[in-house]
Amino acid sequence: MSNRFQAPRGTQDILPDAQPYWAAVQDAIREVTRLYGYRRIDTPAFEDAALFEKGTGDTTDIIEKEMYSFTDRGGETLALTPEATPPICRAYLEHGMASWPQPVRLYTTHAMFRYDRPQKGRYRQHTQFDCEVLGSPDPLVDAEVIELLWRLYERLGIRNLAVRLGSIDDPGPRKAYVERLKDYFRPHLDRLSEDSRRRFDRNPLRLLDSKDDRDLPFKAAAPKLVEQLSPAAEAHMATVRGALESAGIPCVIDPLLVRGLDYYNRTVFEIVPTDDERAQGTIGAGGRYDGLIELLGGPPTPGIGFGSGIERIILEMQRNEVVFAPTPLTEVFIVHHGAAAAAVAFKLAVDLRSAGIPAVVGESGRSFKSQLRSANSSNARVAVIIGEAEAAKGEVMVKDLTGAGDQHAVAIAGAVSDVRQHLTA
RNA sequence: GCGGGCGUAGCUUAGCGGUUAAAGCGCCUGGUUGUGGCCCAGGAGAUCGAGGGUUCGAUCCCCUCCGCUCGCCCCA
Repeated sequence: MSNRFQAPRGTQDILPDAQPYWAAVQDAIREVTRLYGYRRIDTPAFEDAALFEKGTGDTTDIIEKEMYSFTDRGGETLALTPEATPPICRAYLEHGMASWPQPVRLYTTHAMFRYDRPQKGRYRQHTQFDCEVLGSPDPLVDAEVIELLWRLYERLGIRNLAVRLGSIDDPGPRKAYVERLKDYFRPHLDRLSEDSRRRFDRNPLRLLDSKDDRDLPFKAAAPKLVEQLSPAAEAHMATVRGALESAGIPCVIDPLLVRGLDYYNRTVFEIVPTDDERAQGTIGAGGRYDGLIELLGGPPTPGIGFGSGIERIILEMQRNEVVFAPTPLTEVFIVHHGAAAAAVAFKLAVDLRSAGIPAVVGESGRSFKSQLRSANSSNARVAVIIGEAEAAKGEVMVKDLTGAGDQHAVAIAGAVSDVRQHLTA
Protein backbone atom coordinates (compact mmCIF):
# COMPACT_ATOMS: atom_id res chain seq x y z
CA MET A 1 0.00 0.00 0.00
CA SER A 2 2.81 2.35 0.67
CA ASN A 3 4.13 1.40 -2.74
CA ARG A 4 1.31 3.61 -3.91
CA PHE A 5 1.65 7.33 -4.18
CA GLN A 6 0.66 9.44 -1.21
CA ALA A 7 0.02 13.15 -0.96
CA PRO A 8 3.32 14.76 0.03
CA ARG A 9 3.93 15.16 3.73
CA GLY A 10 2.01 18.05 5.22
CA THR A 11 -0.36 18.37 2.25
CA GLN A 12 -3.90 17.14 2.00
CA ASP A 13 -6.71 16.41 -0.40
CA ILE A 14 -9.90 18.32 0.17
CA LEU A 15 -12.54 15.66 -0.48
CA PRO A 16 -16.13 16.35 -1.58
CA ASP A 17 -17.46 15.97 1.95
CA ALA A 18 -15.21 18.81 3.14
CA GLN A 19 -16.07 21.14 0.27
CA PRO A 20 -19.15 22.70 1.92
CA TYR A 21 -16.85 24.09 4.61
CA TRP A 22 -14.55 25.60 2.02
CA ALA A 23 -17.45 27.04 0.09
CA ALA A 24 -18.93 28.53 3.26
CA VAL A 25 -15.61 30.16 4.14
CA GLN A 26 -15.11 31.52 0.63
CA ASP A 27 -18.66 32.86 0.54
CA ALA A 28 -18.27 34.53 3.91
CA ILE A 29 -14.95 36.05 2.84
CA ARG A 30 -16.56 37.47 -0.30
CA GLU A 31 -19.41 38.93 1.69
CA VAL A 32 -17.38 40.38 4.52
CA THR A 33 -14.74 41.96 2.27
CA ARG A 34 -17.53 43.49 0.19
CA LEU A 35 -18.99 45.07 3.31
CA TYR A 36 -15.67 46.63 4.22
CA GLY A 37 -14.69 47.89 0.77
CA TYR A 38 -11.92 45.45 -0.06
CA ARG A 39 -10.96 44.37 -3.57
CA ARG A 40 -9.50 41.03 -4.49
CA ILE A 41 -5.97 40.54 -5.70
CA ASP A 42 -4.24 37.31 -6.69
CA THR A 43 -0.49 37.05 -6.75
CA PRO A 44 1.66 34.24 -8.23
CA ALA A 45 2.29 30.95 -6.50
CA PHE A 46 6.01 31.74 -6.47
CA GLU A 47 8.10 34.88 -6.33
CA ASP A 48 11.70 35.99 -6.39
CA ALA A 49 13.08 34.45 -3.20
CA ALA A 50 14.79 37.72 -2.37
CA LEU A 51 11.39 39.37 -1.92
CA PHE A 52 10.85 37.26 1.18
CA GLU A 53 14.43 37.37 2.38
CA LYS A 54 14.18 41.13 2.38
CA GLY A 55 10.53 41.61 3.26
CA THR A 56 9.82 38.86 5.75
CA GLY A 57 13.33 39.08 7.15
CA ASP A 58 16.16 36.63 6.67
CA THR A 59 16.52 35.94 10.39
CA THR A 60 12.95 34.72 10.75
CA ASP A 61 12.24 31.01 10.95
CA ILE A 62 10.03 31.29 7.90
CA ILE A 63 12.98 32.32 5.77
CA GLU A 64 15.77 30.62 7.64
CA LYS A 65 14.40 27.11 7.72
CA GLU A 66 10.96 26.91 6.19
CA MET A 67 11.11 28.44 2.74
CA TYR A 68 10.57 26.28 -0.33
CA SER A 69 13.13 27.93 -2.54
CA PHE A 70 14.53 26.57 -5.74
CA THR A 71 16.51 27.56 -8.80
CA ASP A 72 14.65 27.34 -12.06
CA ARG A 73 16.08 26.31 -15.41
CA GLY A 74 17.00 29.88 -16.18
CA GLY A 75 18.98 30.24 -12.98
CA GLU A 76 16.48 32.43 -11.12
CA THR A 77 16.16 31.82 -7.38
CA LEU A 78 12.46 31.53 -6.63
CA ALA A 79 10.36 30.58 -3.64
CA LEU A 80 6.85 29.23 -3.20
CA THR A 81 5.06 31.95 -1.27
CA PRO A 82 5.39 31.39 2.47
CA GLU A 83 3.55 34.58 3.30
CA ALA A 84 1.13 36.91 1.57
CA THR A 85 2.15 40.37 2.68
CA PRO A 86 5.41 40.86 0.73
CA PRO A 87 3.89 39.84 -2.63
CA ILE A 88 0.98 42.22 -2.14
CA CYS A 89 3.33 45.05 -1.25
CA ARG A 90 5.40 44.14 -4.28
CA ALA A 91 2.28 44.35 -6.45
CA TYR A 92 1.36 47.68 -4.86
CA LEU A 93 4.68 49.10 -5.99
CA GLU A 94 4.86 47.32 -9.33
CA HIS A 95 1.45 48.55 -10.43
CA GLY A 96 1.66 52.07 -9.05
CA MET A 97 -1.12 51.64 -6.55
CA ALA A 98 0.27 54.66 -4.70
CA SER A 99 -1.58 56.64 -7.36
CA TRP A 100 -4.88 54.95 -6.56
CA PRO A 101 -7.18 56.57 -4.02
CA GLN A 102 -5.59 55.87 -0.62
CA PRO A 103 -5.76 53.74 1.35
CA VAL A 104 -5.87 50.66 -0.87
CA ARG A 105 -7.76 47.77 0.68
CA LEU A 106 -6.90 44.36 -0.76
CA TYR A 107 -7.67 40.76 0.08
CA THR A 108 -6.76 37.37 -1.26
CA THR A 109 -6.92 33.68 -0.52
CA HIS A 110 -3.62 32.13 -1.38
CA ALA A 111 -1.78 28.84 -0.91
CA MET A 112 1.15 29.18 1.50
CA PHE A 113 4.14 26.87 1.61
CA ARG A 114 6.35 26.34 4.63
CA TYR A 115 8.70 23.46 5.20
CA ASP A 116 8.00 22.79 8.84
CA ARG A 117 6.92 19.76 10.78
CA PRO A 118 3.24 19.02 10.20
CA GLN A 119 0.72 18.67 12.99
CA LYS A 120 -2.99 19.09 13.21
CA GLY A 121 -3.62 22.66 12.08
CA ARG A 122 -0.12 23.04 10.69
CA TYR A 123 0.58 22.02 7.15
CA ARG A 124 3.33 22.45 4.61
CA GLN A 125 0.76 23.79 2.23
CA HIS A 126 -2.08 25.75 3.71
CA THR A 127 -4.44 28.43 2.49
CA GLN A 128 -4.62 31.86 3.96
CA PHE A 129 -7.27 34.48 3.82
CA ASP A 130 -5.28 37.67 3.83
CA CYS A 131 -6.23 41.35 4.02
CA GLU A 132 -3.90 44.30 3.62
CA VAL A 133 -4.63 48.01 3.89
CA LEU A 134 -1.89 50.10 2.32
CA GLY A 135 -1.44 53.84 2.68
CA SER A 136 -3.07 54.61 6.01
CA PRO A 137 -1.47 55.21 9.41
CA ASP A 138 -4.89 55.57 11.02
CA PRO A 139 -5.36 53.42 14.14
CA LEU A 140 -9.04 53.15 13.23
CA VAL A 141 -7.92 51.10 10.25
CA ASP A 142 -6.16 48.75 12.65
CA ALA A 143 -9.43 48.36 14.50
CA GLU A 144 -11.27 47.89 11.22
CA VAL A 145 -9.18 44.96 10.02
CA ILE A 146 -9.45 43.27 13.40
CA GLU A 147 -13.18 43.79 13.39
CA LEU A 148 -13.49 42.47 9.85
CA LEU A 149 -11.76 39.26 10.83
CA TRP A 150 -13.89 38.94 13.94
CA ARG A 151 -17.09 39.32 11.93
CA LEU A 152 -15.93 36.67 9.52
CA TYR A 153 -15.51 34.14 12.32
CA GLU A 154 -18.79 35.18 13.86
CA ARG A 155 -20.57 34.65 10.55
CA LEU A 156 -19.07 31.17 10.25
CA GLY A 157 -20.44 30.08 13.60
CA ILE A 158 -17.18 30.13 15.54
CA ARG A 159 -17.70 31.09 19.16
CA ASN A 160 -15.46 31.44 22.18
CA LEU A 161 -12.80 33.55 20.53
CA ALA A 162 -10.65 36.28 22.00
CA VAL A 163 -8.66 39.07 20.42
CA ARG A 164 -5.21 39.42 21.89
CA LEU A 165 -3.82 42.87 21.25
CA GLY A 166 -0.32 44.17 21.75
CA SER A 167 2.05 46.81 20.53
CA ILE A 168 5.71 46.50 19.67
CA ASP A 169 6.10 50.25 19.22
CA ASP A 170 8.14 51.84 16.44
CA PRO A 171 11.69 50.74 15.57
CA GLY A 172 13.51 53.48 17.52
CA PRO A 173 11.75 53.12 20.88
CA ARG A 174 11.71 49.35 20.43
CA LYS A 175 15.48 49.21 20.04
CA ALA A 176 15.87 51.22 23.20
CA TYR A 177 13.50 48.89 25.01
CA VAL A 178 15.28 45.79 23.74
CA GLU A 179 18.52 47.16 25.19
CA ARG A 180 16.83 47.63 28.56
CA LEU A 181 15.46 44.11 28.31
CA LYS A 182 18.86 42.64 27.51
CA ASP A 183 20.42 44.61 30.35
CA TYR A 184 17.84 43.04 32.62
CA PHE A 185 18.44 39.46 31.49
CA ARG A 186 22.21 39.62 30.95
CA PRO A 187 23.20 38.97 34.59
CA HIS A 188 20.95 35.88 34.68
CA LEU A 189 21.98 34.40 31.35
CA ASP A 190 23.67 31.31 32.76
CA ARG A 191 20.54 30.34 34.67
CA LEU A 192 18.17 30.64 31.70
CA SER A 193 17.03 27.78 29.48
CA GLU A 194 19.04 26.96 26.36
CA ASP A 195 16.19 28.26 24.23
CA SER A 196 16.16 31.55 26.03
CA ARG A 197 19.91 31.97 25.76
CA ARG A 198 19.52 31.56 22.06
CA ARG A 199 16.66 34.05 22.04
CA PHE A 200 18.78 36.56 23.90
CA ASP A 201 20.84 37.02 20.76
CA ARG A 202 18.34 36.29 18.06
CA ASN A 203 15.03 37.63 19.25
CA PRO A 204 15.15 39.09 22.75
CA LEU A 205 11.43 39.95 22.71
CA ARG A 206 10.65 36.27 22.78
CA LEU A 207 12.41 35.88 26.11
CA LEU A 208 9.16 37.05 27.63
CA ASP A 209 7.22 34.29 25.92
CA SER A 210 9.18 31.37 27.38
CA LYS A 211 7.29 28.45 28.89
CA ASP A 212 10.38 26.98 30.51
CA ASP A 213 10.18 26.79 34.31
CA ARG A 214 13.74 28.00 34.68
CA ASP A 215 12.84 31.27 32.97
CA LEU A 216 9.66 32.01 34.84
CA PRO A 217 11.15 33.77 37.89
CA PHE A 218 13.00 36.19 35.65
CA LYS A 219 10.10 36.82 33.33
CA ALA A 220 7.84 38.10 36.06
CA ALA A 221 9.99 41.09 36.97
CA ALA A 222 11.18 41.85 33.44
CA PRO A 223 10.26 45.21 31.89
CA LYS A 224 7.21 44.91 29.61
CA LEU A 225 7.16 46.69 26.29
CA VAL A 226 3.47 47.58 26.39
CA GLU A 227 4.03 49.31 29.70
CA GLN A 228 6.74 51.56 28.33
CA LEU A 229 5.48 52.55 24.92
CA SER A 230 6.41 55.82 23.30
CA PRO A 231 3.62 58.40 23.60
CA ALA A 232 2.70 58.01 19.91
CA ALA A 233 2.46 54.23 20.11
CA GLU A 234 0.63 54.45 23.40
CA ALA A 235 -2.01 56.76 21.92
CA HIS A 236 -2.26 54.55 18.84
CA MET A 237 -2.99 51.48 20.91
CA ALA A 238 -5.52 53.33 23.05
CA THR A 239 -7.44 54.36 19.94
CA VAL A 240 -7.44 50.84 18.56
CA ARG A 241 -8.62 49.51 21.85
CA GLY A 242 -11.39 52.07 22.21
CA ALA A 243 -12.63 51.44 18.69
CA LEU A 244 -12.78 47.70 19.29
CA GLU A 245 -14.68 48.29 22.47
CA SER A 246 -17.22 50.44 20.65
CA ALA A 247 -17.61 47.62 18.13
CA GLY A 248 -18.41 45.26 20.98
CA ILE A 249 -15.36 43.11 20.40
CA PRO A 250 -13.80 41.72 23.56
CA CYS A 251 -10.10 42.28 23.54
CA VAL A 252 -7.34 41.63 26.02
CA ILE A 253 -3.98 43.34 26.06
CA ASP A 254 -1.29 40.73 25.83
CA PRO A 255 2.06 42.15 26.92
CA LEU A 256 3.85 39.06 25.67
CA LEU A 257 2.38 39.04 22.21
CA VAL A 258 5.27 38.99 19.80
CA ARG A 259 4.91 38.18 16.17
CA GLY A 260 7.65 36.27 14.45
CA LEU A 261 8.01 38.60 11.52
CA ASP A 262 10.55 41.39 11.39
CA TYR A 263 8.49 44.05 9.73
CA TYR A 264 5.81 44.68 12.33
CA ASN A 265 5.54 47.92 14.28
CA ARG A 266 2.98 49.15 16.76
CA THR A 267 -0.19 47.05 16.52
CA VAL A 268 0.14 43.28 16.63
CA PHE A 269 -2.79 40.99 17.28
CA GLU A 270 -4.08 37.47 17.09
CA ILE A 271 -7.42 35.80 17.46
CA VAL A 272 -7.47 32.56 19.41
CA PRO A 273 -10.09 30.12 20.69
CA THR A 274 -10.49 30.48 24.43
CA ASP A 275 -11.47 26.86 24.94
CA ASP A 276 -8.69 25.07 23.11
CA GLU A 277 -5.38 24.19 24.70
CA ARG A 278 -3.69 23.22 21.48
CA ALA A 279 -0.56 25.05 20.49
CA GLN A 280 -1.76 25.52 16.92
CA GLY A 281 -4.91 27.28 18.03
CA THR A 282 -4.33 30.72 16.55
CA ILE A 283 -6.68 31.09 13.61
CA GLY A 284 -5.81 34.61 12.56
CA ALA A 285 -3.03 37.07 13.27
CA GLY A 286 -1.54 40.24 11.91
CA GLY A 287 -0.17 43.66 12.57
CA ARG A 288 1.00 46.99 11.28
CA TYR A 289 4.06 47.25 9.03
CA ASP A 290 4.69 50.90 8.32
CA GLY A 291 8.27 50.35 7.16
CA LEU A 292 7.83 47.40 4.85
CA ILE A 293 7.08 49.11 1.56
CA GLU A 294 10.03 51.42 2.02
CA LEU A 295 12.18 48.41 2.81
CA LEU A 296 11.11 46.93 -0.53
CA GLY A 297 12.28 50.05 -2.31
CA GLY A 298 9.11 52.13 -2.33
CA PRO A 299 8.21 55.45 -0.75
CA PRO A 300 7.38 55.48 2.97
CA THR A 301 3.93 53.91 3.04
CA PRO A 302 2.12 52.67 6.12
CA GLY A 303 0.32 49.35 6.03
CA ILE A 304 -1.54 46.87 8.15
CA GLY A 305 -2.91 43.43 7.50
CA PHE A 306 -3.52 39.91 8.72
CA GLY A 307 -3.49 36.33 7.61
CA SER A 308 -5.91 33.66 8.70
CA GLY A 309 -5.48 29.98 7.95
CA ILE A 310 -8.56 28.54 6.27
CA GLU A 311 -7.73 25.00 7.36
CA ARG A 312 -7.65 26.24 10.94
CA ILE A 313 -10.88 28.18 10.47
CA ILE A 314 -12.53 24.97 9.29
CA LEU A 315 -11.15 22.98 12.21
CA GLU A 316 -12.69 25.58 14.51
CA MET A 317 -16.02 25.40 12.67
CA GLN A 318 -16.03 21.64 13.15
CA ARG A 319 -15.08 22.02 16.78
CA ASN A 320 -18.05 24.40 17.08
CA GLU A 321 -20.21 21.69 15.52
CA VAL A 322 -21.06 23.65 12.41
CA VAL A 323 -22.59 21.10 10.04
CA PHE A 324 -24.07 21.25 6.56
CA ALA A 325 -27.07 19.39 5.22
CA PRO A 326 -25.92 16.86 2.64
CA THR A 327 -26.50 18.13 -0.87
CA PRO A 328 -28.34 15.72 -3.20
CA LEU A 329 -26.16 14.43 -5.99
CA THR A 330 -28.85 15.22 -8.52
CA GLU A 331 -32.60 15.90 -8.92
CA VAL A 332 -33.48 13.34 -11.56
CA PHE A 333 -32.03 9.87 -11.88
CA ILE A 334 -32.73 8.14 -15.18
CA VAL A 335 -32.98 4.35 -15.13
CA HIS A 336 -32.97 2.42 -18.39
CA HIS A 337 -32.65 -1.04 -19.89
CA GLY A 338 -31.91 -2.02 -23.48
CA ALA A 339 -30.19 -0.23 -26.32
CA ALA A 340 -33.20 1.78 -27.51
CA ALA A 341 -33.98 2.92 -23.98
CA ALA A 342 -30.34 3.86 -23.37
CA ALA A 343 -30.46 6.25 -26.31
CA VAL A 344 -33.69 7.78 -25.02
CA ALA A 345 -32.23 8.08 -21.53
CA PHE A 346 -29.12 9.84 -22.74
CA LYS A 347 -31.11 12.31 -24.82
CA LEU A 348 -33.58 12.99 -22.02
CA ALA A 349 -30.70 13.81 -19.66
CA VAL A 350 -29.34 16.24 -22.26
CA ASP A 351 -32.73 17.95 -22.50
CA LEU A 352 -33.25 18.10 -18.73
CA ARG A 353 -29.88 19.71 -18.18
CA SER A 354 -30.42 22.29 -20.89
CA ALA A 355 -33.65 23.10 -19.07
CA GLY A 356 -31.56 23.66 -15.95
CA ILE A 357 -32.57 20.43 -14.21
CA PRO A 358 -29.75 18.29 -12.80
CA ALA A 359 -29.92 14.76 -14.16
CA VAL A 360 -27.80 11.63 -13.88
CA VAL A 361 -28.15 8.52 -16.07
CA GLY A 362 -27.86 5.04 -14.58
CA GLU A 363 -25.20 2.64 -15.74
CA SER A 364 -25.99 0.64 -18.87
CA GLY A 365 -26.12 -3.05 -18.17
CA ARG A 366 -27.16 -2.77 -14.55
CA SER A 367 -30.52 -4.08 -13.39
CA PHE A 368 -33.42 -1.80 -12.59
CA LYS A 369 -33.04 -2.70 -8.96
CA SER A 370 -29.40 -1.75 -8.98
CA GLN A 371 -29.99 1.50 -10.82
CA LEU A 372 -32.85 2.42 -8.52
CA ARG A 373 -30.64 1.76 -5.53
CA SER A 374 -28.22 4.25 -7.02
CA ALA A 375 -31.15 6.63 -7.58
CA ASN A 376 -32.07 6.29 -3.94
CA SER A 377 -28.60 6.93 -2.59
CA SER A 378 -28.21 9.91 -4.92
CA ASN A 379 -31.09 11.60 -3.06
CA ALA A 380 -32.73 12.42 -6.37
CA ARG A 381 -36.36 13.37 -5.94
CA VAL A 382 -37.48 11.86 -9.22
CA ALA A 383 -36.58 8.72 -11.11
CA VAL A 384 -37.34 8.36 -14.77
CA ILE A 385 -37.63 4.73 -15.81
CA ILE A 386 -37.23 3.74 -19.42
CA GLY A 387 -37.53 0.04 -20.26
CA GLU A 388 -37.83 -1.64 -23.60
CA ALA A 389 -41.62 -1.36 -23.46
CA GLU A 390 -41.56 2.39 -22.80
CA ALA A 391 -38.98 3.00 -25.47
CA ALA A 392 -41.12 1.13 -27.97
CA LYS A 393 -44.18 3.17 -27.06
CA GLY A 394 -42.34 6.48 -27.04
CA GLU A 395 -43.04 6.91 -23.33
CA VAL A 396 -41.15 7.14 -20.05
CA MET A 397 -42.22 6.38 -16.47
CA VAL A 398 -41.85 9.21 -14.02
CA LYS A 399 -41.50 7.95 -10.45
CA ASP A 400 -41.60 9.96 -7.25
CA LEU A 401 -38.77 8.93 -4.93
CA THR A 402 -39.66 11.12 -1.98
CA GLY A 403 -42.67 9.14 -0.85
CA ALA A 404 -44.25 5.80 -1.57
CA GLY A 405 -42.97 5.73 -5.15
CA ASP A 406 -46.00 6.65 -7.23
CA GLN A 407 -45.28 6.61 -10.93
CA HIS A 408 -47.03 7.50 -14.14
CA ALA A 409 -46.35 7.20 -17.86
CA VAL A 410 -45.77 10.26 -20.02
CA ALA A 411 -44.87 10.78 -23.67
CA ILE A 412 -41.17 11.42 -24.26
CA ALA A 413 -41.95 14.79 -25.81
CA GLY A 414 -43.61 15.92 -22.59
CA ALA A 415 -41.10 14.37 -20.20
CA VAL A 416 -39.08 17.50 -19.39
CA SER A 417 -42.08 19.62 -18.51
CA ASP A 418 -43.66 16.76 -16.58
CA VAL A 419 -40.50 16.32 -14.50
CA ARG A 420 -40.23 20.05 -13.95
CA GLN A 421 -43.80 20.18 -12.75
CA HIS A 422 -43.15 17.32 -10.42
CA LEU A 423 -40.06 18.97 -8.94
CA THR A 424 -41.74 22.30 -8.32
CA ALA A 425 -44.91 20.81 -6.87
C1' G B 1 15.05 20.83 13.74
C1' C B 2 14.17 18.10 19.02
C1' G B 3 11.19 14.61 22.29
C1' G B 4 6.62 11.22 23.09
C1' G B 5 2.27 8.23 21.12
C1' C B 6 0.03 5.69 17.07
C1' G B 7 -0.29 2.93 11.92
C1' U B 8 -4.91 -4.18 10.75
C1' A B 9 -10.13 -4.06 4.26
C1' G B 10 -12.67 2.56 1.47
C1' C B 11 -14.20 3.99 6.99
C1' U B 12 -14.55 2.61 12.42
C1' U B 13 -12.43 -1.21 14.99
C1' A B 14 -11.44 -6.71 17.06
C1' G B 15 -7.50 -10.17 17.17
C1' C B 16 -3.09 -13.72 18.31
C1' G B 17 4.66 -15.59 18.58
C1' G B 18 2.19 -20.77 14.86
C1' U B 19 -3.09 -23.76 9.88
C1' U B 20 -7.15 -20.11 4.74
C1' A B 21 -6.54 -12.41 9.78
C1' A B 22 -12.50 -11.08 11.98
C1' A B 23 -16.86 -7.75 12.55
C1' G B 24 -19.96 -3.40 11.65
C1' C B 25 -20.67 0.43 8.07
C1' G B 26 -19.82 1.30 2.90
C1' C B 27 -19.45 -1.02 -2.17
C1' C B 28 -21.19 -4.92 -5.85
C1' U B 29 -24.75 -8.99 -6.99
C1' G B 30 -29.14 -11.60 -5.95
C1' G B 31 -34.01 -12.54 -3.16
C1' U B 32 -38.91 -9.75 -8.26
C1' U B 33 -42.12 -11.59 -14.03
C1' G B 34 -38.54 -4.90 -15.69
C1' U B 35 -38.68 -0.91 -9.99
C1' G B 36 -35.47 2.39 -4.65
C1' G B 37 -35.72 3.02 0.78
C1' C B 38 -36.46 -1.77 5.45
C1' C B 39 -35.08 -6.85 5.65
C1' C B 40 -32.39 -11.35 4.07
C1' A B 41 -28.43 -14.00 1.33
C1' G B 42 -23.96 -14.03 -1.27
C1' G B 43 -19.51 -11.56 -3.20
C1' A B 44 -15.40 -8.38 -3.97
C1' G B 45 -11.97 -5.90 -0.99
C1' A B 46 -5.96 -6.33 3.66
C1' U B 47 1.31 -8.50 0.54
C1' C B 48 -1.79 -6.59 8.89
C1' G B 49 2.25 1.41 6.58
C1' A B 50 7.35 0.02 4.02
C1' G B 51 12.20 -2.29 4.37
C1' G B 52 15.49 -5.10 7.29
C1' G B 53 16.58 -8.19 11.71
C1' U B 54 15.57 -11.97 15.84
C1' U B 55 13.07 -16.83 15.59
C1' C B 56 11.82 -23.43 13.32
C1' G B 57 7.87 -19.61 12.47
C1' A B 58 5.83 -12.84 13.09
C1' U B 59 0.53 -8.70 11.83
C1' C B 60 2.27 -9.43 17.05
C1' C B 61 9.42 -8.77 19.46
C1' C B 62 13.82 -5.35 17.77
C1' C B 63 15.94 -1.55 14.25
C1' U B 64 15.44 1.93 10.17
C1' C B 65 12.32 4.63 7.03
C1' C B 66 7.38 6.70 5.67
C1' G B 67 2.81 8.81 7.39
C1' C B 68 -0.48 10.70 11.18
C1' U B 69 -0.68 12.72 16.01
C1' C B 70 0.84 15.37 20.89
C1' G B 71 4.47 18.65 23.11
C1' C B 72 8.79 22.07 22.05
C1' C B 73 10.77 25.65 18.43
C1' C B 74 7.87 28.61 15.32
C1' C B 75 3.51 29.84 13.00
C1' A B 76 -2.05 30.53 10.08
